Amino acid sequence: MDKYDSLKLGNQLCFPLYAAGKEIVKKYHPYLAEYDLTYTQYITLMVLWETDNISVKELGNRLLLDSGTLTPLLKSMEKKGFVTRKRSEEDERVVFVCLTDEGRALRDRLLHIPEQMGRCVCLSREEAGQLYMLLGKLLNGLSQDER
Amino acid sequence: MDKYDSLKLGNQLCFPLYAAGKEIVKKYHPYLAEYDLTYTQYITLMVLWETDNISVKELGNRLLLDSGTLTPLLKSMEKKGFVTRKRSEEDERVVFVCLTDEGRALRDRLLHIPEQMGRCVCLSREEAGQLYMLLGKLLNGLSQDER
DNA sequence: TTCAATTAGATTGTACACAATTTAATTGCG
DNA sequence: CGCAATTAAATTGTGTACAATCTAATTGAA
Repeated sequence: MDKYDSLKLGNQLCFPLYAAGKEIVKKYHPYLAEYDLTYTQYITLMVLWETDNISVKELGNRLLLDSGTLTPLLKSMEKKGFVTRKRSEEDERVVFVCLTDEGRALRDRLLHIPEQMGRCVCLSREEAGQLYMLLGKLLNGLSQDER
Repeated sequence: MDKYDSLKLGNQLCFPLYAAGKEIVKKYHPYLAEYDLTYTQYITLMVLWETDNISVKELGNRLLLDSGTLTPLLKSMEKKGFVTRKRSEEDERVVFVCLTDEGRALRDRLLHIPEQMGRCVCLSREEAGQLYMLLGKLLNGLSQDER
């Protein structure tokens, strides 16, 4: 027990969070690369499958990403033919994102991925639930005191 | 309950992991920027404070980062005067990283950061412990079937 | 011993991720 | 109304992050 204990990597909660986030996203790579998708593009599709014709702003709220990340991401997905982008007519500041038929069709083709990823996660159902709950609580707390 | 439930963002364990990792690292930014440090540089210092004169390889093992990330990172930290890099004489393939006096001195100057970050995490001590344990288990499992 | 295989770092190319700034459109207060 | 403040995207610049490849050094089996 010394005065520097708080600066030891092994005593940080942040490091395993950072590392686990990175490592699990990495696990998706081989599965998603087959479909010319990245993880960020994959979760973008998830939002669109549930809510098509969504603004970039709202997409950013759901994914916790800003326009600096989303603008080039969406342009790349547009080039691949998965989405279209169209400026709103009521409010010219807003850009709506829509799925193409090909983007919609991916939903069926990617259905096997959650199952395959689930096998990489060596946690019981209860542990996974616990983890999910704690992460939600943490995320909620982090955004509470947003400046 | 429909066939696409497994592809809903809200049913993913990975998304909150990815998001929480990102968001908590973001919280460090204002504290670390004062010292011209990034989060990755900060955790690199943590390893060096505990184990000075370490190879790039071993540093990568501890931080779960590869040479593609570490090489430019260490060069930048060298330019700022926090570390030095020296090729091993016994094995010319290996590069050792050492703290400079300035890098060592940062340990005292950054001692307030873990405490300030702790206040951003709205979890009880038990919950934080639970989370830490579950993340460790998850990370351990992810690296089990490394190919 | 010798050379094929392995290893450690470095390099290249791609893709985020975000802070900070910019631009253009809209809103709302006086 | 008129214009300052706000808002949504886009842009710019910096810093990871990693797959894939490359280079040079070392190792180990025939």
